[in-house]
Amino acid sequence: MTLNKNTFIGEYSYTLDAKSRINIPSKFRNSLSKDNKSSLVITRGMDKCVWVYPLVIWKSIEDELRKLSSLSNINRSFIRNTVRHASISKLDKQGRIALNQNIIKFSNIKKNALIIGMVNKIEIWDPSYLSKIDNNFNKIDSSDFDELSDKIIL
Amino acid sequence: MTLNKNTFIGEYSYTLDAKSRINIPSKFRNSLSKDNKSSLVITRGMDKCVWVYPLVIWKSIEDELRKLSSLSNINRSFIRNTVRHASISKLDKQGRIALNQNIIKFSNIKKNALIIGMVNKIEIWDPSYLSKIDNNFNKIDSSDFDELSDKIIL
DNA sequence: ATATATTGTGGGTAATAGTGGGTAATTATC
DNA sequence: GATAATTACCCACTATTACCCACAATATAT
Repeated sequence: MTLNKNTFIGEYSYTLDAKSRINIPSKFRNSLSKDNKSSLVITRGMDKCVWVYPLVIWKSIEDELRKLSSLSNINRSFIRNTVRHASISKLDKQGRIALNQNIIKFSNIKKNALIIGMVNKIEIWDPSYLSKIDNNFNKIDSSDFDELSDKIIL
Repeated sequence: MTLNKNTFIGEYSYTLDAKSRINIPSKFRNSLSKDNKSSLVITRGMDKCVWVYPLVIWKSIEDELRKLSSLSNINRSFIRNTVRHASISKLDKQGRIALNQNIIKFSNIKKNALIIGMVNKIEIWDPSYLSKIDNNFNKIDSSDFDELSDKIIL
């Protein structure tokens, strides 16, 4: 049995080079299905981090958006805010992607970066910022998790 | 799977030159299918911005409009307002389109402009005006968005 | 243990992209 | 029909990106 395709778990530490390139862990690269054409979609996360989707996953999001009529005010705003920070990026021969200045500024990533598998997507974090978030996480009352535990069996 | 043609995502910052020309991002140009003959249709957006369609997409919109009966008052004014400000523009050798004075005045674009991919069309904004809109957007009760995000899993 | 392949990082060079401007062709105005 | 204004079509320069190649460190195989 092999792992599901386009599935990412684990945490890796990499560096952003002078050309704003960052390596994608080889385990993640090997997980990408062929129909992604070794392309990823980079966008802003809900948190102050970068979200990276396999192309095929992103395309299913795109197809949903395509169904929304632009006559509706809310639809327009939703589409705009969902896709405006997204961009398709091809992995180079060494398996890296380039981050643009906008997303670097947004996520506050400097030299070091933490890449985290989030099952169906990948997150890239500034390590020091993430540890701050982690502290808050520990303060959350665990009752919030009880609700989730009904849905997910660990 | 190949990349979807005539699909636009991402945000780009460009300048309107002295001849009212503006560059179309190369990623958008590469996405245009050949049957567009490198022509775009420029028209007024529902918001105070410019909408740009690939020619073939615009034609399918025309076909939809054709189906609307002119017996209805609302249909007539809808058709009129959709079509009256539209014009076809060919990309020049450098990949730019020229905006006419009417649409520039309408969208209030001066020197700088923000080009945003909206999946099936392109928007061009005055940056300062868009950020005003963004602020209002953040004030909107997010319940409308929650409904949408239930349907679309990001 | 040694050889071989893979992985992460750095950097050089050619190609492309974005911007500005000149001149000819076309259209509009008088 | 002559002139002015606008548009279309080139060419040029600079910054950015894409595409290579190199190499050290790690992992895998013999």
